[in-house]
Amino acid sequence: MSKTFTISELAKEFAVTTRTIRHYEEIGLLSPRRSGQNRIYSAADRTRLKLILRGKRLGFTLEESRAIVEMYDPEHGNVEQLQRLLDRIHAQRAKLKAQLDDIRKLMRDLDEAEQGCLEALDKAKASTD
Amino acid sequence: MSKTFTISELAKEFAVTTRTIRHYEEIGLLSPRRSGQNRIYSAADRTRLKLILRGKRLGFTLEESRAIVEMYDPEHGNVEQLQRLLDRIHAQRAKLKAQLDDIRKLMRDLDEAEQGCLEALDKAKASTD
DNA sequence: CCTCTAGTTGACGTTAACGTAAACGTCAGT
DNA sequence: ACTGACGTTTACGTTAACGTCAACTAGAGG
Repeated sequence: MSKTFTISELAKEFAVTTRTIRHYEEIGLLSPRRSGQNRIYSAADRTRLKLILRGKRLGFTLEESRAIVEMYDPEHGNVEQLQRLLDRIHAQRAKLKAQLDDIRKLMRDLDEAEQGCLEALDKAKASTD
Repeated sequence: MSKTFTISELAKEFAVTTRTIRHYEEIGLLSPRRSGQNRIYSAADRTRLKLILRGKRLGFTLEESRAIVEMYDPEHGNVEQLQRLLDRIHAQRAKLKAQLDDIRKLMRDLDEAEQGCLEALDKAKASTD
């Protein structure tokens, strides 16, 4: 029997509200087992939550995150399903590559902005000498 | 006199609706000049729009994107403003680094998922031989 | 003159992703 | 027995980012 978590433990660990976690359950992104009324989260549940939140940080909608977490426990049934899964993986990778590109550009822009900023600061200081 | 654009030209180029572009104007992210009633977008306006949309692809809210476009034409006034701008640049860079990390992890996860997927496909095909 | 084809300004509608409040159960500690 | 701390469900509220009309204008072409 591996470790389990309460809702507030997970909420605290990932810095979200319990409402958020329940919301993910409402839309079927999580389905923890119960102990009476109370929710009990397994390590797998915790991982799913972590994946969802990582998706959020990357700007994914919850539906996009759903597609991603489903890649982890695929219904590895028939060949066609597997093929579609592969397609989604490739599409996802392409999207990430585009995102990497955007980040690199933005990084360069930030470098330039910082340069201009530092120069302006230099001049400002020089004028007060 | 450099090149200018109509709203539908920009909409087409960036694959957004004209409504979207007008919305950005409503909240003060763009302020094209007018020719009578009609909006005329300069190259600078076009760049701002491009930055906003890049921000969107990275999951930024429009307010976060506003902060970014403002880094391009800073009110390079006093030293304190410049200092705060530098801080924002650093904060932004940190956020991007975290995002890079998330992307790398997700990339690795995709690799694994693809592996498992390919293996499952192999087995499926072997059983039909 | 008539009709397209952009363009314009309101203004209300919609969706996602929760926030927030009410009203209640349960169990440990004093 | 009472008080917190934590949990629950139900349900309405909110915000961002547009979508979607409707009603209008202005210029170009036949």
